[in-house]
Amino acid sequence: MQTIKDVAARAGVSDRTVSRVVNGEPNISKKTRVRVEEAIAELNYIPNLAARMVRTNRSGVLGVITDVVSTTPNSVDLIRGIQDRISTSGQSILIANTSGTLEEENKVWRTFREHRIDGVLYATMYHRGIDFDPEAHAIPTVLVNCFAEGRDDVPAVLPDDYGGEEGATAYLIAAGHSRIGYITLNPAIIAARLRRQAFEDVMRRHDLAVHATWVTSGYEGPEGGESICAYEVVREILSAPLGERPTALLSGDDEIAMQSIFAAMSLGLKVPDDIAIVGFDDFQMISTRTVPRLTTVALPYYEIGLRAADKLLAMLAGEADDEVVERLPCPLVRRESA
Amino acid sequence: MQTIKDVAARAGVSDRTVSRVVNGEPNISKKTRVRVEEAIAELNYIPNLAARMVRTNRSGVLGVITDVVSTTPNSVDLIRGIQDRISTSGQSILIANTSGTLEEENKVWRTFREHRIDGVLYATMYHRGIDFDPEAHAIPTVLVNCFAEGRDDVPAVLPDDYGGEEGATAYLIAAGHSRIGYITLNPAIIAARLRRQAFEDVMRRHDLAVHATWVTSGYEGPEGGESICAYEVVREILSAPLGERPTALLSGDDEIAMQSIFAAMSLGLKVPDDIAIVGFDDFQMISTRTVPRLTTVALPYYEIGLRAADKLLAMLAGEADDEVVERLPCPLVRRESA
DNA sequence: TTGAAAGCGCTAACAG
DNA sequence: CTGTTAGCGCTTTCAA
Repeated sequence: MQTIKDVAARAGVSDRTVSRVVNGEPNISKKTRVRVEEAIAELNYIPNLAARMVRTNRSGVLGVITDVVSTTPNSVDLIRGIQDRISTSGQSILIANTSGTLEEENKVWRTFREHRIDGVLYATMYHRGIDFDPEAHAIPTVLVNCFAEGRDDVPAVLPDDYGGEEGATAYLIAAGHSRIGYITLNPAIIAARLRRQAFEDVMRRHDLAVHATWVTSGYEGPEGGESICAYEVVREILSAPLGERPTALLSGDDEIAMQSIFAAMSLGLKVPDDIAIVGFDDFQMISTRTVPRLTTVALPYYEIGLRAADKLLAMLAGEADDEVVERLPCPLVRRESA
Repeated sequence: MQTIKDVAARAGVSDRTVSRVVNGEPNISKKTRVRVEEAIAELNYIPNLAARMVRTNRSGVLGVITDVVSTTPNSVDLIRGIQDRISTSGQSILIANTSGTLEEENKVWRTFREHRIDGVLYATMYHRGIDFDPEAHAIPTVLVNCFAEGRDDVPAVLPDDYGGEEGATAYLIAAGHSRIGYITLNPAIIAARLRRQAFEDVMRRHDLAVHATWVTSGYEGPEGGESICAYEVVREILSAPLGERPTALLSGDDEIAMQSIFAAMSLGLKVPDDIAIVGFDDFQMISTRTVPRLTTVALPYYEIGLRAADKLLAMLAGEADDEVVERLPCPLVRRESA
């Protein structure tokens, strides 16, 4: 592999001059610059970042920590958003996965420090609170899709689950529905509580009754080990005669919405005519594949990734950010199920 | 940040001795080792990998190149498999995404060379052939989920789509089905051709007729921009009276299988009693959420990632691998739809 | 505008 | 078993 000295020799200048050209420093005569650039091209010289870093003590690498990536497919959009922003800034990203265990996570932080990572994006694969102490790691960090429990001084970018469900509920009401049910996620999940709360608040604001029997969980079992039961639950609700069942159902996620369609069909009910169904998440593999396709609230993962990377870059540049914790809107995507 | 010299001073030894301890080299007296380890702990010393690398000329970092990650959710398992193997080997991984454009890809290779990456895992998000010349980059590379078109000397790890569909077809036949239809993926996709070919070969081997009208594409439009039409297509096929329609349907993927269930239900047909349905991919977000759940062929993404990382590690260690191109089995996952 | 000398933190090579 | 010397490829510092 060619070094800066090889280039210097070839161009007939000192290595310091080559360094200047490579780093785009000013005060180089055009003639010299061109000669050096030619030499670089001829030798196919590629700078050794590690050597540079030993001197500058900045790595130009950002770290991304993820927990159990595998469970939610759209988490990939988070990464993509991060990558798209980082790569245009000329940095690279080192990705590490903790599998959710503390031991793994500590190993990851250590690796990051060994690499003298400039900053960290800590992403969880579903919206949740974490136990996080920024002092413990001494690396600028932005939380992505999660927040530091019990403190509001840790930068974070989150989806606005509450606002998303507000919009969905208002949409159904505007469409003339007043008898609306809600199939929740596992209530242990924070998104479940936010979404459900938004539904109830909007209903109340419109003086609409929330029927206790129409609000129930679509999952059973403990957090992490839950199994879906939306199909059975929805069949139960929809088995009531016309005047005694809801005309619309909000779902904690798209999977519940999908099972709701199955349940409705199994009872001979038409979606959306007999029962309107709204999902949440907009996992397109589901939402665009059901028949009818899902009207659902989109989780803006890509934008969250972008914004989080922006925030980290701003921190590293020493720019103060006005909002420490940002919530990004979850827009309603209208399709045919409601 | 503390350096090796700080530790040496603290422990009252030379920096070289500290280096020996840090790297676990032999020939150190227990007493010295303990003293150094104490100093390391007290100073919270973390080795500077970049400095080490300048000396050793090995980065300990592997690069992962992905194309359009976002489209298939299970691609994440690929990454997870890679990570799980790499991290236990003490290396780190640098991930870069090309967004599918050649320009981006060239930038990525350059970044990798700047980092003096030891080896590369080149992963595509669906099984396909790529134009790849290993000489062009001069970094040991293993292809993941793809293969170098027109050459068999480039290491690669792939799913055995053909074998998977053979298994699924044989399973249906063993269950007593003889009238089997097949809804294909976009035929431009290599997996589509392999899977369909396996189906036809097994049928022929069993002297079973393949009805032309029962074999059709579940997607329309060009590769990359296709839209699903499985619902309509399957309704058409299943509209025929009992004796003139298939009793089982193989699907190019789980999304087609899901739409097939919707189609069957819409005609008042029961799955699997009236029509058995088999998917492909085992995207669990779909396959475990439909009612009934999908019997489907699993794409072993996690194992592919693991194996590919193994292969790369072996290459870097100078061990020859017997098989250059490996195909991993796609097992049938039995659930309730067939 | 350019170059020489020094040194970043670490390890290779060798000596003791 | 341990230390010394040199040097990896680059940038900083300072002088020309």
